[in-house]
Order: sequence, then C-alpha cells, then structure tokens
Amino acid sequence: MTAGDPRARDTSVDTIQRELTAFARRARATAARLHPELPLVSYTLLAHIDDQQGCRATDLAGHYMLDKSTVSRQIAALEKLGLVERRPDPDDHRVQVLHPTDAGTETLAATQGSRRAAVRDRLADWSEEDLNRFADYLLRYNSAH
Amino acid sequence: MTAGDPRARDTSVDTIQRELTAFARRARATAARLHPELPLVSYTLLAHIDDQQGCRATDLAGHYMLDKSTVSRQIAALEKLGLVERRPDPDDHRVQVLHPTDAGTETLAATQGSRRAAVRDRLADWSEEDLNRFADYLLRYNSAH
DNA sequence: TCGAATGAGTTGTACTATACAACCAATACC
DNA sequence: GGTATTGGTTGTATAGTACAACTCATTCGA
Repeated sequence: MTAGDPRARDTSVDTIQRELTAFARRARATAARLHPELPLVSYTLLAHIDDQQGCRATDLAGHYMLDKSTVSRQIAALEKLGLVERRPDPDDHRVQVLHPTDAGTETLAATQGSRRAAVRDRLADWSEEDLNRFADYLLRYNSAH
Repeated sequence: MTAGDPRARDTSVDTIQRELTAFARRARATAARLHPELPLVSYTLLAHIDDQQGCRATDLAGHYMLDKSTVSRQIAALEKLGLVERRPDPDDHRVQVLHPTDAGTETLAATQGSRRAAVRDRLADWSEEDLNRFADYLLRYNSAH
C-alpha cells in the first residue's frame, strides 16, 4: 500500500471510525467508575451548561443531537438534584435559561477533578505537541458539517 | 499561557475529554441516521465479530467494557435476526464461538459502506498525513492501560 | 391586527442498553 | 474427587432515548 493509494485513506478512516466507536462504547463504564453518583448524561449536560453559562434546553439538544424530550427529562432530573436552576428569559417567555446552582458547580468541580485526573493519567506520557494536535483533530472532526 | 505551562496540558486534556464525550453522545443519533435497520450496539458487536473471525462473548464484553449479561442479550438478538451464529468450541464446551452468517456479512457490508462513506465525507479535506496521525492518536489513547 | 405558522418545552408511551445478582454448566487445580 | 474458576443465561431494575401529541409564547404574513 503506497502513499497516495486511496486504500491508505480508507484504512485510516476505518481505524478512526472503529476507535471512536470503541471509545463511545466504553464511555459509560468509565463514567460509572469515575463518578458513580452522577449519571453520565447528567454529568455531560451539567458540564455543558456550566461551560456555556446560560444555555437553553434546545441548545443542548442541538449540540448533542438529542431529542428535546430527552433533554427536558435530563434537566428535570438535574433540577430535582438541585444542580441546575431555570431562569425565565425576560425577552422570550418560551425560553428557560439554564444555570448551574452553587451545588452544581461544586459537584462538577469534584467530578471534573477525578475525570481530568484519569484522562491526564492516560495521557501522561504524551508530548505537549501530540496533546495539542490530538485536541485539534478532535475539534476539527466534531465541527465538520 | 506559555509553553511548558502545566495549564497548557490541562487545556488540551480538557478539550480531548470534552470532544470525545460530545462524539460519544452523538454516536447513537448518527448510527440511527446511517442504518436505521440495525441498532447501534448490534452493529458494533457484529462488526467486531466479523473483524475477529470467531470471537467469544467474553471477548466482546472485555473489549467494550460491557457486562456479560448485556453481551449475552445482544448476541441473542443478533442470532434471532439471523446475522450471527454460535458454534460450539470442541476444546471447551463452555465456549460458544461467534461467527457472522452470510446474511450478517452482507448486512454489515451494506451498512459499513454507508458508514464509511459518511466518515470519509467528513474527513474528505484532511491530508493523508493528518488522517494517519489522528488514527494513531486514537489507537494510542484507546490502548492506554 | 388577527390568524397561521413556528418554536420552546412537557408528558405519555415504548423500546434499547445496561448493570447486578443469582444461577447453571464445564473446566482447571490441587 | 472436591473446590475454585470461567463462560454464559435469566430475572429484575434503571438510565437513556425517540416519537408523537400536546400547551403556551412568539413571529409573520395578508
């Protein structure tokens, strides 16, 4: 298989697809190990809400390609746990702006700590350049289309 | 943030974690769009079985960090669909060796075609070198520990 | 300016994915 | 030969998800 051979691309493409999928399949187990107290999806949405200070349910659904009903229930669960609060949007009464509560921010900080430690561990022997490039590739891949 | 600053590493690590998670959250929706006839996990396991010609349920559980009961049910579903068959292992009567049936191989080929096309599309403007490196990074990340 | 179309969110319902525990059967190891 | 281990199934419970039908608020067009 020489350089420029279309099969070389296909091999890489297949590997990328396979490895991304394997990662996705394992994500739940990893999350359960790292923060058994906070379900995986709840954690993800809470992190996004915190990151985007003041996002809407629809934004979450769009970002993660989830149905709005799914997000609605997830938010309800997070609210019940006291981790997220809804604020009415004065400009558009259909909208609820989501914010982490103090408890939410704390919980997130704690679990984010252990998550980051785990990922950092796993990436401990990577050069800074490789980390950077890997991060860029993922961003580029995810932002396509 | 200068080079060598530990925070530079953390930024990359956070991005990697965030983007991998985002990908994982979207995987189901993507799969549903690409092959509505074959549920995501079924597809993944079938692909692995095909790849590893003759693997055991336990191997699947190990590879994807799933409980053996989960795998057992998934295999049962694939068998019911006529996509996988179990062959007894003559050396160890506890073991069932899993193989794709002809129908399984066909189904896989069809869906794999559309999947690969989608990924290839999304990676169309990547240089071969970038593809290669991205694939390597993913392999390296997934094989850690 | 009113009625239709659109958009945000909720709720009913159903199904997939998953884990844990208890179990059975075959094998391996003293 | 008895005990521990391993591969797999089944019962049960829960998370995660989609789709459809709904409500309420907003916008837009005639």
